[in-house]
Amino acid sequence: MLFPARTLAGVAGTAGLRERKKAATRQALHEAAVRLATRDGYDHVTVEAIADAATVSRRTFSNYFSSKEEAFVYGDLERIRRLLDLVHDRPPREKPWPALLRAVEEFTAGSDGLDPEELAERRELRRHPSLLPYQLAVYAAVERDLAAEVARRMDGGPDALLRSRLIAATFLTALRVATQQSLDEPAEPIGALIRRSVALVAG
Amino acid sequence: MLFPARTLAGVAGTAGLRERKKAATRQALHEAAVRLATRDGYDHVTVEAIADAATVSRRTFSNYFSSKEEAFVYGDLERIRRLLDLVHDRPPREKPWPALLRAVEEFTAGSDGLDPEELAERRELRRHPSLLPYQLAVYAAVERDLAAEVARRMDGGPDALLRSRLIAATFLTALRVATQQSLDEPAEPIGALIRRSVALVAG
DNA sequence: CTGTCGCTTGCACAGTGTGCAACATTGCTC
DNA sequence: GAGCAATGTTGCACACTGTGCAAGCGACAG
Repeated sequence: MLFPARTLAGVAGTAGLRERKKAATRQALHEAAVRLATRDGYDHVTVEAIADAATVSRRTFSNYFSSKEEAFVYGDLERIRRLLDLVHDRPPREKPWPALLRAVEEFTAGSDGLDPEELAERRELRRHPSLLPYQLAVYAAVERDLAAEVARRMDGGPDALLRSRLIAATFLTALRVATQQSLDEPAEPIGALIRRSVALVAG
Repeated sequence: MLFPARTLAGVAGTAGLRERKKAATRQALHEAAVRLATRDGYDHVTVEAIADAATVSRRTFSNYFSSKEEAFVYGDLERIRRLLDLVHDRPPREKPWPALLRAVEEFTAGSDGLDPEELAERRELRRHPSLLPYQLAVYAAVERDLAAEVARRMDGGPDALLRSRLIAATFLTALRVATQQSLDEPAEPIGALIRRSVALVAG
């Protein structure tokens, strides 16, 4: 599996020392990867170096991520999952687009002034073409879950399945385009850009 | 570059023996890859085997595709590029969505009854998660070009850049979702599904 | 304390992608 | 056509990746 579904244990805040330790290691590996990339340049980072920086063996790295690229985009995956949680927490009878719009507002509310340092890092990484496919895979990984959530908020009707998938996919596409756009125009704060982008595609 | 822009020479039907030979080799490699995958299973296909089947060295394979995965999805890339050509050939003053809808109609008109054999092949390949990121990259590869085409058909206005990108991305997303959907419900002809899907997102 | 379970590690191995230099082919000029 | 420059192909070497396997180690329940 490219991006395994998050386990129940992972969802709960506290969930046994074992699970928390694994989460910490995963996070450490991800951060080490990003750190090394900003220091030495993405192309020069090897799995061995990442594992070393996280004081773990090369073999263990592979137990956590099935490829180097996955380790890099893990942060994005977590971000999107947080957004998904927000959608999930909207009132259950709220219609799809309102729920999505509100969730995005909540999501972007706090993080409007993101750490400029972290932003620079992400910018640097997104430039690298070999990472692009995996960036996209992150969105795809949550698309089915989001579609299910959307379907739950729809009144059946014809093409319900297709429509729910389209809404989910379109929404995520708006997020992605806004994020990419913010690379070209660093002037506008990314939160506003995302809200505007999603509003434009909301049916 | 992940998917290099098609050269001018590649566009023209005839363009020197050199270019045509290269195109033939690329196509041969792609077809060999797919053929071997359907015969031996995707996981058991090695670059060496593909190169052999196309009577070319392993090194030469790498001159044409920067990874094994790219060779597999090359067919999809070509398909989408054909669709892009159709969009490009629409009357220049036609608005974005009408142009896209018409292009899709032309595109799906002929191929409604696709080769069932080829369909089975593609189905098999799409199942493989390690290929998913590269399937997505194919769409991303043409997204910027399509956005430019869309922008050309828009009357400026505020957010013109963002809106053109969103239209292009949304359109391609509709294509992708329809294609994926057709894997789960092989009953409906894929052409109709695509037309319906695009119609649903057309603004 | 002890056995069990799950995680980590090292090792070996097949594959991959790439720089490089030698070699072959193409297509242009005369 | 002959000669030539550009372009394409190949083999080789090399560093890196991902994975199966078996041994080791620590956490934790009984």
